[in-house]
Amino acid sequence: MPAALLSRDDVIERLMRVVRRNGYDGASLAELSKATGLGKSSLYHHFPDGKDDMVRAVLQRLERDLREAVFDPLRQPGPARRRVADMVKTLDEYYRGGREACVLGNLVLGTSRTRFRPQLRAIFDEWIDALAVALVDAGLSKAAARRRAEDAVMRIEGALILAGGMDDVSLFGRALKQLPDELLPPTSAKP
Amino acid sequence: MPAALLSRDDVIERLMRVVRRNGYDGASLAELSKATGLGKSSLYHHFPDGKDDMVRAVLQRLERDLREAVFDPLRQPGPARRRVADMVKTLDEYYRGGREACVLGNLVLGTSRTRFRPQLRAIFDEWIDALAVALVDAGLSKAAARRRAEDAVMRIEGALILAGGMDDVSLFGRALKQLPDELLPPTSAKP
DNA sequence: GTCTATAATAGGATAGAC
DNA sequence: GTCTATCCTATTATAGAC
Repeated sequence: MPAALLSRDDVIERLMRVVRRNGYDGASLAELSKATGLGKSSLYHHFPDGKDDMVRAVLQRLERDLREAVFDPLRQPGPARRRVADMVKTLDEYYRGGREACVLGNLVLGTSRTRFRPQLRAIFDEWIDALAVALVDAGLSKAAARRRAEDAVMRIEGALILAGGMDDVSLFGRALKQLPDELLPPTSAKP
Repeated sequence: MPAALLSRDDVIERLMRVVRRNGYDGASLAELSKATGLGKSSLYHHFPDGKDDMVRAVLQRLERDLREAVFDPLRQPGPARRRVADMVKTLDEYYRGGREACVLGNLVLGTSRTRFRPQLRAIFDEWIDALAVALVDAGLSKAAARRRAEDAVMRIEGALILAGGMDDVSLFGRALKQLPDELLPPTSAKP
């Protein structure tokens, strides 16, 4: 993006860190500027509509990242239990064991609740859908798989809230750990 | 609190509405003033430390409300399943079926994450503890009851996030509906 | 206990030089 | 593509009258 500094992708990643930590309302241009090393004017050059543009870019980037790291692997062939376990491991790293908040949760709360709804909905939906694919492969009906996948996303988001509020990351660790057994049917065989 | 306008309790309730909807970072003094009908100066008269004082008062009030409407009933004698069902019903009303956000979740996210931690932790902990009391009465061990009670709070907070993000309150409704069966042991007898 | 007025600062956004 | 400088508005906070 600049002539010599960060790539557009890198800039967006820095923006994401701020949004993730501070939410939409708490992310000031001053901080976004500091985090990217770009002056406010430079930010406006790349994101003419200001913070909204930046957050939209962050969500696009997040969607891409999640697709690659979480959604696509869930839809891949292979043992369903293994695929779910991989998701759990990836999420544990992504959320740093419960120490880091969720971009999505942050944007659902505060005054940004409705502002990015289409993007938020698309990401949540793809997440649920990809997880449901794995659960169908594990032997669940489409309807049951969808329900359990929704439950899983709720649990993860809620675990991040509770772990953050109680300052106890073990809550998040435990929630993640028990996810596979709660999602998958007792015994699963798979192509 | 005023000579002739709202009681302190009423003022705090109005403040709570704003915090609940907008979060800490999104709640401006202008809005808090409008919501209470008090000028900024009057707000500072009652809450000398500004927004932080107001939010602390909101959390005190919330704790009191929850104790009366949720925690105490959970600890009351009576069939455990009934006590859990009562909690579910109360929460469904309190969150307006998933349309309203959670004060606690809002304060865990954004820049207020650590600022009110002691109060947030105390409320979450009392909630979990009260629910665990009911689950012990239903026949679970103390450890299992605690774990399931934590799960319940996570689910509720997560259901609010997902329902908000997807703009689909049925997700919250379903999460609430299946709570009792997921928390209570298969068959329970109770004094 | 509330108000009007005011200050001081931070936040969002733009102009124009380089 | 980035910067400095600037602008305007919102935001937080206070002073002082009633």
